Amino acid sequence: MKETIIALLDEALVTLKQQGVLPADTSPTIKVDPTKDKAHGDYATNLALMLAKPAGKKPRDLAEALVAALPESAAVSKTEIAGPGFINFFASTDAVAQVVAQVLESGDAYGRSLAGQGQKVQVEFVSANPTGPLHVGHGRGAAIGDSLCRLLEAVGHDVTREFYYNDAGAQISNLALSVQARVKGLGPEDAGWPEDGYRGDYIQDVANSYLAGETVHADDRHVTAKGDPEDLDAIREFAVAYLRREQDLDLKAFGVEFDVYFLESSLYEDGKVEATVERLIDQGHTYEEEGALWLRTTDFGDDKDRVMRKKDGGYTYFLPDVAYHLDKWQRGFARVINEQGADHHSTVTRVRAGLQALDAGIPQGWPDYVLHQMVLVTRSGVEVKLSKRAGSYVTLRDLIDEVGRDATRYFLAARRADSQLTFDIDLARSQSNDNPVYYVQYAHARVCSVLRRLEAEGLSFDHDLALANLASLTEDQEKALMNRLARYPEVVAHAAASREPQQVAQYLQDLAADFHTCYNAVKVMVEDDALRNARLALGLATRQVIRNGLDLLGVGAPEEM
RNA sequence: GCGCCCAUAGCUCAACCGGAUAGAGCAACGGCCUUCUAAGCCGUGGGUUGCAGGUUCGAGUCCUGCUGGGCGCGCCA
Repeated sequence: MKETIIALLDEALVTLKQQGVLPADTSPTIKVDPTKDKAHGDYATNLALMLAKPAGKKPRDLAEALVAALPESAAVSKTEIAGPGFINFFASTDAVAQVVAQVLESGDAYGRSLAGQGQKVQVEFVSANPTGPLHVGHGRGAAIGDSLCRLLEAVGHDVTREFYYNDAGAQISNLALSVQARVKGLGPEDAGWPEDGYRGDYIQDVANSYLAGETVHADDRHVTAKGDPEDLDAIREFAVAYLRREQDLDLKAFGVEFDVYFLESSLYEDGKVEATVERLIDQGHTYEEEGALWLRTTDFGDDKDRVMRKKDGGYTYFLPDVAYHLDKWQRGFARVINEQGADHHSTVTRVRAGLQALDAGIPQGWPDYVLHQMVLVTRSGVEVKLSKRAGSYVTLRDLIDEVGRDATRYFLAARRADSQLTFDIDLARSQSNDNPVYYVQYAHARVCSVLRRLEAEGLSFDHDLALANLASLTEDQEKALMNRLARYPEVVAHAAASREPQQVAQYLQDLAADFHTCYNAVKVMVEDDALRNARLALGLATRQVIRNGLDLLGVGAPEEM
């Protein structure tokens, strides 16, 4: 419909140019938007306002000229000029209703496109270190990151989901020491407990499992415990595998799976860290000072230079980060999106600067970042403090168990990434209508319920009869619902382009509202076969779009509540 | 002090490359179940879009400066 109007306006422009009303060199991007107020028709364009200045005419006069030049079309029943010079289009009932046929024909594919042309995109997200269970912040990253991947796939990209973690640094040593202390029967209050050791109960679980000689399988590794309290290397290896398995299980329960697990240690093993250092030195952007090797990142927009190699000879995390991203580039990802917590935003400039210093042909501003702000968790109105090192924090698993997977994913993905999020456990737990995910799911379940009713009455949906009678969907509420359905592909495209899965959630709430309104106003199970089937078709189309949209969020579409 | 992000109804949040009278949900108030699931619908009240300027036909949206909040500013990750 929208495309039809744009095409009509395009023809009108050509005509006006031929008539000399418009300069021949004007080629504006024609913007047609759905209206907010149905008194303004179904679609509106601000074209006359945009062109008023170059044409040297009053907007309303130009609008009249444009309308006069519009070709006839069966899709448009009426046009109006309104306000300062908007042109409003009233779609014909037939044209609006065609979306129902389109949705039913496309099914799961409705809203999807091939616009991405199979371009490879890598999305790195979660990337938690294996030092403990995933917390709510990781959950937000998982929900946003995975939805983003689903969106990118929906618009035709070849997406790789990647999880990067440090399996060898100081934090991991601390983990190993903590587990070893538990293995030896020590607690955080005892003398000999490692300084800054991980105090959480899960450390005891790891220790017990280690002592029992258990075998753990994570997606990317497979380790049997030695059970020897003195073998720190064995403890470390086991603890990492144990916690990776834990995280994998949490993510699986959350509906998130990765294609690639990338180990920081592999960068060292493969000589990629060393090669990166050498390359940076060769490019002349480094210097030594106070026994450390620095990279002059200030040449590339950073506010201070960064240490790459410490005076003790070890590398800072910065260097493997650069080596890792060089590796991504070399793997052929012209587009990479890193989803991470905003508390790490300082790495953005730094990593990009490091990549520029390599002079490897990597574009400035590569890779992209989506940063999510902190998640505050409250229980009984009191903030639950997130502290990984202290070991007391709300885990993702807690939320999935208490709140349910669907509501948790919806809550965490339904808000803009760059606004802070308060996750009220009590509110999210309550199975009340406070929870928007139920509102959307209920709309889906209601359609299913009508179908059950249909069957109970010994009737069935007649597809051909329905499509032949779509023109009988003339109620205002039906028209509003159909207009909403028609917008879905655009919503998907826009959400993917702006990397904001939250737009899909917003759309679904609007769609569900339109449906509920329609449901209350218009009875589906009427005597008239033609009308009943047409309305059933509208319900089925709505159900399809809700299902498609929820799938982009990784949320299920139940058939009954 | 410097950098990044945010500020919209009492609360939680929307607002599609700047568009018409800023929208939903919750909370408040009033209606709607002998009729497809009332986890729903309809209606009422509720706003100087933090403040002050600027850009233009038009600003919640863009620019500048403030105020308030979050995060970051390690030879930690």
